[in-house]
Amino acid sequence: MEKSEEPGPAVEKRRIQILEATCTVMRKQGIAATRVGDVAKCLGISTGLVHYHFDTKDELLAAAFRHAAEKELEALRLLVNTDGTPRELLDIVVDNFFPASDFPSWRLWIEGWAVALRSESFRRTVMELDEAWIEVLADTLTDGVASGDFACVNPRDSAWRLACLIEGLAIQQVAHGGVINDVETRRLVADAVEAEIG
Amino acid sequence: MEKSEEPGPAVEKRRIQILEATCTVMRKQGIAATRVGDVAKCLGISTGLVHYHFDTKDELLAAAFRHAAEKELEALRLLVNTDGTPRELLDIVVDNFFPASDFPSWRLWIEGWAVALRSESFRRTVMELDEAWIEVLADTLTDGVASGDFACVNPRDSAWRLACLIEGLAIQQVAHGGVINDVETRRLVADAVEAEIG
DNA sequence: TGACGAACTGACGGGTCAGTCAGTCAGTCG
DNA sequence: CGACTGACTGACTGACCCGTCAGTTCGTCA
Repeated sequence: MEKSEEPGPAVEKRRIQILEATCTVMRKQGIAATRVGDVAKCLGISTGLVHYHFDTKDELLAAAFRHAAEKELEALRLLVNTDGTPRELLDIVVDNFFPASDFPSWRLWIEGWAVALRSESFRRTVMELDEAWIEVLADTLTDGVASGDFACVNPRDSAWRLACLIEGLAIQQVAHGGVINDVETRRLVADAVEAEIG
Repeated sequence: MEKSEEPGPAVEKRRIQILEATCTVMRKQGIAATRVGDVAKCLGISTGLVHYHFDTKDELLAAAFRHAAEKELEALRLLVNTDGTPRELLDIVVDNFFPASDFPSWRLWIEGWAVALRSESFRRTVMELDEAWIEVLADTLTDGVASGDFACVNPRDSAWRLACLIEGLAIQQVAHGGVINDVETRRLVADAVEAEIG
């Protein structure tokens, strides 16, 4: 017997509750150190109930990670869906993905990339979502080129370079604990942006 | 009683043997999934012996990671310590840290960054070694500027940007499994290098 | 009202694994 | 030779934690 039909709103609500609790625990303890028991305790429910909604721990972690990532992507898209000059929109995107902001939960992402090395479901999620936000950046640049504000030779290339630069800097700053400081990071990114948009 | 004096050459040899076996296992299974028993089996020794040389598993993993990273850094420094035009040296550095090459074991590094979020000893190691190789890149650029081959406004900034770009691309390629392909990556890096050295 | 099933509990089995410890063995020194 | 030490073994333990399952509660529908 497979799960039959649509899940019903109560079940879906509970699922999401569990997913968000899992995110909370993952952020605090790290993905690897997240126990099913911790998630249950966080909600004041039994571990059995967690397993009632999610067959395995791996499935739970992957679903929770995807849930968190999709929410953040949605928030970014909303933010960009406003009026503004290409330059303003670009600044919004870059600012929000800046290491110092913890909008994209960099700590979670760094762990996610590591888990993705061994887990197929994480790999897919990380890949899809990572590319999606690069796409947002690419669209912003492309629009700016179309309107004549930017002078990228190749907006998609520029987007990939900027995105990867920011990711790399995020690692230096988040994982290493601020060797390179916030001001320096900002300058590095700002210079790169100027160089890319000409 | 503390460990007295120098360890003696036999002990040191065994320590290194264990460290390298640990690296082997870490590369194959991942840092998180490395068991003391696996390391012991890899050498055909007892788990007790591993603990005889390393008090805790964490200590073992951190030491093994540092061992591996230091060896790779040493190899890079040797490679750069040859004669050649600044341009040739720069190409050597960039090529060797290229995602497709597995000279810096990117998979290991990606996991290392994640572990560094929670482990102080990993954090220090990752920070030191990561900065050391950026330093190699920075020195190469600085030399090129001094000789008039390169025209970086600020060689250190350029080094950080290039290093972070390469790290970010490595993640996209290694963790995601080659969405962006090797040719594209090479072009992105090459263009960035040209832009930086003017 | 009573039957039924979905949501939920909490105790438990079973497997894994880090670290311990008593004891072996080979080499060395006096 | 005999005492001693340092390297090493392998069995064991104690803790942890995932996933299961028998049983409880409660809302709903006939």
